[in-house]
Amino acid sequence: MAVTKHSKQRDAIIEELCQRYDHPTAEEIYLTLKIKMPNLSLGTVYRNLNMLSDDGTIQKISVGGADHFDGNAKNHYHMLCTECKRLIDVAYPVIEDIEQKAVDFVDGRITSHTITFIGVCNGCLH
Amino acid sequence: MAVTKHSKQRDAIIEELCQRYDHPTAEEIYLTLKIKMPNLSLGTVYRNLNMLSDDGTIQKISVGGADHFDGNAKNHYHMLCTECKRLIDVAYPVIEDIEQKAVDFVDGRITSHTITFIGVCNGCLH
DNA sequence: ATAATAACAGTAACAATTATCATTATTGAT
DNA sequence: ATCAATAATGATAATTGTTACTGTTATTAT
Repeated sequence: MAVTKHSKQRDAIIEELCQRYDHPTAEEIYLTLKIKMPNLSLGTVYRNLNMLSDDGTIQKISVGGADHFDGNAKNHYHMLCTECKRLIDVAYPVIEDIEQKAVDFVDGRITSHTITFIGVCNGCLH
Repeated sequence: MAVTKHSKQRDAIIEELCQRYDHPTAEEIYLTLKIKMPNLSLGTVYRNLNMLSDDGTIQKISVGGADHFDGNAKNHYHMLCTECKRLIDVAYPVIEDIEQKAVDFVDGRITSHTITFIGVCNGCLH
C-alpha cells in the first residue's frame, strides 16, 4: 500500500532519519523516538520505513545484520566499518556513467547501482 | 574456529558452490546437496559457508533477504534482479584504483569494495 | 590402534522482520 | 462541524534467516 494519509508517527520517523548523519536501523529509530512517543510501536517504524523506501523517499541499505536506512534518497556511496558495523557516508563523486557502461556486461535492465567500501573507521582504528 | 580437518560435507559444499554460476543461499545449497546426502544438516551448511567466507575462500554477499554465497573469491561485481531476487555476475572490469581514490573521502582504512547493480534480469523482463 | 578433537546431525534459541487484527486518526464529502 | 470510509496505528503473533548447543561421529597425528 502506498503512502496516502498523514500521521505524526511517519512525520517523526522521516524527521529523525533526515536529521541524522549515521544510517540507523529500524530499532535505533524506534528507541530514539520511543522517548518522546512512548506508545510508538516497532512495527509502525518498520512499516513506514518500508513504505517510504518503496516510494523512493528514503533508501534501505542491506549490508548484513539489520538493514540500515538513509534519509538521503539521492544516490551516494557508503563505507561499512567491520568493527562497529556502522554505515558511513562517503562523498566519493557518483560515477554517473557506470550504469551505461555496465550495459555491455549485463543481460537485463539496470535501474541503479550501489558502491560500498569495506574497512575500519577512524574511531575503531584507535 | 578456523578450517583444519577435512570432511565430505565441506568438500561437497565447496564443489557445489564452485560449479554453480548463480550465487545460492545456504538453504539452496542445502536442498541441492540433501538429495545426495540425506542426513546433511542445514546448520552444517551455514557453519561451513561462514568459516569459508571468514577464511576468504569464498564470498558472502548481503543484499537483503537471505545471504548469498559465491565460490569465486576474487573481487568482481554483481547485479541483483529485483524480480527474482537472484544475484548475477557482472563481468564489468574491476575498478582497480577506486579504493585508492576513495581515501580522500573516508576517515579510516579501506580493505575492499563492492559494486552492485540493481535492475531486472532478462528472464524477468519477458 | 588409540587418543585428541574438529566436524557432524539434530534441535533449540535467537534476531530481524512481517503479518494479523481490533482500535484510532485522518481525510474528503456532506 | 459531523460523518462515513479507510489508512494508519499499537500490540502481539508468526515467520524467516541464522547461530548456538549437545551428544555423537569422523578425521588426523601419534
